[in-house]
Amino acid sequence: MEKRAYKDQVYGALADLTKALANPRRLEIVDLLAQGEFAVEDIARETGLSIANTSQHLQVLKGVQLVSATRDGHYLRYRLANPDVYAAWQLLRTYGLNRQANIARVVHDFRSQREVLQTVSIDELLGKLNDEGVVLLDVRPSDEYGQGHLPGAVSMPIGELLERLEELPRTGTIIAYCRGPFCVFADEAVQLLTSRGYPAQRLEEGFPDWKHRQLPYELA
Amino acid sequence: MEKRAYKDQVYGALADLTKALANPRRLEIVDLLAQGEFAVEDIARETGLSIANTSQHLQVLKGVQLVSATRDGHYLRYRLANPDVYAAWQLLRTYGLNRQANIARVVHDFRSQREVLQTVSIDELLGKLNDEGVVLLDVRPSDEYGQGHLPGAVSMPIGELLERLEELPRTGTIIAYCRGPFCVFADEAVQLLTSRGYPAQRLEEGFPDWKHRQLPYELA
DNA sequence: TATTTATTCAATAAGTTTATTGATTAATTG
DNA sequence: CAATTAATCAATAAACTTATTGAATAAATA
Repeated sequence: MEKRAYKDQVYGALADLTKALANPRRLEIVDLLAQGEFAVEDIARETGLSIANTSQHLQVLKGVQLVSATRDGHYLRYRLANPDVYAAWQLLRTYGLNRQANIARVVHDFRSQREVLQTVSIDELLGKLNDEGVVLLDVRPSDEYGQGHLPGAVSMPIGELLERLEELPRTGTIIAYCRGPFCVFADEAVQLLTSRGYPAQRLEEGFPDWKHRQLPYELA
Repeated sequence: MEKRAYKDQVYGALADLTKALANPRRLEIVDLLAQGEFAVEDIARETGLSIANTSQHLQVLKGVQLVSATRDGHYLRYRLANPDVYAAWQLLRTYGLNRQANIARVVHDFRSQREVLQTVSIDELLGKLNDEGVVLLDVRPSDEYGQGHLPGAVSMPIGELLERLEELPRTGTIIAYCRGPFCVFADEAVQLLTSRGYPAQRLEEGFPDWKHRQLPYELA
């Protein structure tokens, strides 16, 4: 093979792979699939896309083997094809937050508006886990909690939080977490909790970051 | 800001960043800029693009701050904006080689055709560096050698190799390296050397990978 | 200050990507 | 085996991306 044809093939194939990720909806799908397995209609509901459009995006991701699917009754359950896909998304996300001022600002403004002023990183959390009165609150939908959650975390999906407030201690610190830095459930939880006088903070990262660091986690 | 508008902004900005990389020519440019600084016309020559087209691609990369430029006389010298850009390219490249069978096959076939049957990784090279008779041969253009090279490496740009053969020892092993796994200079060097009876192998990775691992390197 | 030179800009046509719509498929389950 | 259901396909229009061309710009040197 000629030198030029060779380079065209290699860089072309890598560009095809990159193109599969180079779309806001598909990045959102990858970020969602980091939580576990989802059927097409679940992904459509979570992202606000139509079923057909969701399917189309999933075909693109499947075409370069970034996701895979297996049938489960009437449903096709999609998932990330391997842990490196998550590592790539995490690198992209971190690069954006650290190096692109506009992204960091959008996130900061959104949280300020909800009076989410402080966040806790996984590193900081590890130092606090054995402290008295630290409560871990998982505010994701309950099936995502079922597919893996932080050790000892209480499941309280954001929609149930208001009516279940009395289950939470009035002293100590509540640390709410959800899917990742761009997930808003934890921000909403912190806003609700602090406005009622519960001391609360959000975890900067999400459950997939905990899992990816090989920290122990609980199932079901 | 509304939840949906927020997600559109965040994932949109990250998709814009990814889109800047999602093109074969721009990936090739990033791979080249990993060697050091280049003027627009150098990049155009190396990639075979027109000057205007090269400039256009560089504007796209500059627009998301993946590259930066400074003036030097009549020339504008472009470079990668920061080491994380190289880390991202390296991750993409490694993912492609490890997970996309088609990419690995194209590289393998190209090398087989040139009878480049064995390669040495940086890890393997580190164990051999103190052995008798190991010669490191840098077959990149001499200005790239000048911008950084492996300790003790001899500079012999691929075009000069044939006429300078007698400078090389007939015994021991010659390890040729260049820009990275997709750079063909080292493959061509190994083909030429082995066909003349010099025992030669190529380094799988390139100089930027050595540098990125914080291993010591020489300048000028 | 005029000339040279490297780079960018602007306009364009061809090709690609996207969301939408409605029809179709494939598999499960009653 | 018929009905149901989840997911995909196919066609389309609108919006983007790309390489090409030739003109314009901005900075450096004579």
